[in-house]
Amino acid sequence: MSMKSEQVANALIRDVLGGRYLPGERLPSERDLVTRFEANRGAVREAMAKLAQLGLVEVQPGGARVREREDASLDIIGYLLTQTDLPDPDLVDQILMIFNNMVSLAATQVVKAASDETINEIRTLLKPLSQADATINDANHGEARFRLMQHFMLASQNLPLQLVARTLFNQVAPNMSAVGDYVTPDRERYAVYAQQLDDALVRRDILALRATFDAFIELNRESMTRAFTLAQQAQRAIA
Amino acid sequence: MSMKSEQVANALIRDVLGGRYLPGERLPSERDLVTRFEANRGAVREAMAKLAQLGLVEVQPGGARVREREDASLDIIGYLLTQTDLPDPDLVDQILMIFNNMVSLAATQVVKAASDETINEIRTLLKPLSQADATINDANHGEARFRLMQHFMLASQNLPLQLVARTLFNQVAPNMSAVGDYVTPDRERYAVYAQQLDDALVRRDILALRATFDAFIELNRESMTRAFTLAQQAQRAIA
DNA sequence: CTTCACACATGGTATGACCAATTTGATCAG
DNA sequence: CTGATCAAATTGGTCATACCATGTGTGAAG
Repeated sequence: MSMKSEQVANALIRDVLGGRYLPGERLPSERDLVTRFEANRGAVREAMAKLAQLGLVEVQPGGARVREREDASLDIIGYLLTQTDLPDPDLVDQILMIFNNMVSLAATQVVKAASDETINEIRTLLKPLSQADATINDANHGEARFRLMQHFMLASQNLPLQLVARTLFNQVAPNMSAVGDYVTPDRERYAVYAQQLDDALVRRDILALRATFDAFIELNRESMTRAFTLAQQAQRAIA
Repeated sequence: MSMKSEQVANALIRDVLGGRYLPGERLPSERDLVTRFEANRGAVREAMAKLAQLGLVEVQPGGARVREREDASLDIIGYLLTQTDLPDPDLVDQILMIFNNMVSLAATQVVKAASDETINEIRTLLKPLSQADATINDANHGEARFRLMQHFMLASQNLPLQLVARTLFNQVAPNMSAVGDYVTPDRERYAVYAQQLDDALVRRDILALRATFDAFIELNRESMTRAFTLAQQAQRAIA
């Protein structure tokens, strides 16, 4: 059971994102929304405040207006993903591309500035990924990749980078449960890249590092594309 | 004159970010804050809602607790920059690094997918930057660079990318007025890179594009470092 | 010292009212 | 008929008060 203001906010966000109220248009008055949602005005106001902070509406004495999509905050992505049964594959692809790029950027900074000790910590995390044989199951493989990325982010000592990555992750993660089950990592290719990555770390070779990450990113995209196809098939099987 | 809830929110954000209330600690009750800020509880509640959405506090029946800095939303960056008289140069550097990387990523996607027409539009925007002579003043040069980046972002057709970049920009831009005046672009080097960029666009050469952008980024960083030094000197001259 | 129940504090919600700014629409001058 | 003008209605911003459900902390009982 969530708060009333949350329910109102989510409903309004869904309306705005769904095009029920178009940019430039005026939203119903707070008093009208009170009757529509059977809530008190305080709750409605808190909901409107949330929409305002998401950059979806601009609220002034006289009325609230819907703003352009481009003015919105990054936090609307999570809501965009929940608009449909299954998240939009293209949108997920775009988000993951940015996310992976953030990790790559973090890794670059790590290679540039981190201590040998930090490098060695990361190499330790890299070890379980360098083995092509299925000594660990898919879930553990995913977890190992996650820990690796997380360590890069932390070691980068770059707060904005961490915030961007974490925000993106938090937007996507809760909405990927229907797809995540179908992700099957290609261990052999991951192992190859893991070894390349390890080599790049040892030599502190930025170009090699980025090239490896580019390959990593492409591999992740392929995995995700496969998973989406399977998830969509499963979805259709139900219907 | 801003809203009361905004004033309260800003004061509380400053307190939390300033360490007056540490992570894990409990905030004063809403009723206590009412007396402290001489505001209504509704206003205080809206302020608390803002802090909650910024990820700074977690508010539950029983009390509100300060969360870890890592759990915060990307939107706190703007507040971090206003904590001191002059924005933290390292923080600005980190943000700009991400921002420039976003533009680079957008450009990569443009080269991969955009139509010849779009490419030509961008080349048009690039022209004024390829001339080393001072046919345009510093302000116009900056504006031309801005339009160029913006066009890359739009042409990328990547909403998350646009949102991240825009969010970062909106956080930094309002806080850079004290520094921006001291930015003096190195036209000659910009002209060289602009020509390289044009060449990469024509040939749709991703590697060359990224290499050029890396050089661009480095040049921007140098400009910003110079500007910060000058701004700090000016600051000291006043004091 | 631990456990548990109870009083208290806190956040969530509700109602009603007033003010200032904006919007709206009728009115009036051209 | 068009436009400017001005007053009334609407709307968001704020305030005061009250009640409820839940979490907290304290003190009593074991």
